Amino acid sequence: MSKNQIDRCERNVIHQNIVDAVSGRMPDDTMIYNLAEFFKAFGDLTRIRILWALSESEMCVCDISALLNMTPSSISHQLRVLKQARLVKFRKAGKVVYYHLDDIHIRQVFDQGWQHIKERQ
Amino acid sequence: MSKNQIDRCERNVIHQNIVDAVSGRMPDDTMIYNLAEFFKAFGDLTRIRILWALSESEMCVCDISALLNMTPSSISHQLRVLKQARLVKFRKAGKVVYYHLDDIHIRQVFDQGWQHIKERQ
DNA sequence: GTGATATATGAGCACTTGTTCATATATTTC
DNA sequence: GAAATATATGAACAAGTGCTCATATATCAC
Repeated sequence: MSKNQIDRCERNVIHQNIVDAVSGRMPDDTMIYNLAEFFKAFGDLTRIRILWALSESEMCVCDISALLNMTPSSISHQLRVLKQARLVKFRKAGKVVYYHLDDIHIRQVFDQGWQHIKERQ
Repeated sequence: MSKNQIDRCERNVIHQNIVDAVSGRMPDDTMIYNLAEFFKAFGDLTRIRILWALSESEMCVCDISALLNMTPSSISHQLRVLKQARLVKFRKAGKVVYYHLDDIHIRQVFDQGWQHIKERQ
């Protein structure tokens, strides 16, 4: 027919019981939002490289910049994202700022993804 | 001075030994790329909701559409992304297509992130 | 076959994101 | 104090992303 766009499926094809059951257990928006933000922080080439590097060793912005062959500015921008997502922490020593992974969970999530990728080669 | 933009830090502040050591163990670009793509698939509100729903029960596009109160079209688009990232699989039954999580890793990554979020409330 | 319906897909558009460049801040050295 | 240097940050811009709408495909019922 295509006269008007169909926004919902008709009643008879929806498994109402399933929808209701799942709906009842749906976490609140804040939780979902935080979880998406958390994973989003992992979802970038540069940030994955940074996280991988930090999983090997604590490093300063300079080190990372040299390692990835990118400007300190872009690294700093990305470290800001990682800081906000609480994936990394830092300590200052004079002019130099050293970054390291925030906690064990980060490494676990990282390793889990890693393993998943490796298995499907 | 600020005459010209500084692209690299000076030699003396780089911890050359660390950079070299980490650089030697750096995974190849394809691996890094795949890992970033993998996490990217988790990094969206709608997709997290879909993944959460599928972690509770196998569901068809209609069900998900009704559950999230979004058009079947947008759900279908997102399921495509999740399919490509191999986070979900599907089975067809007549007109209806049922989606479910691809494998155990997905659930583990998901749960790990989830636990991380919950702990920092 | 036709009509209805579940899902998929391409184009378009608003919004987001990552990098670059210029500049600012902080710390050390003189 | 001034100069040098490590890092941070804001603006600008190109590239990417998610939704909407229109339309296509597939399956079922007749």
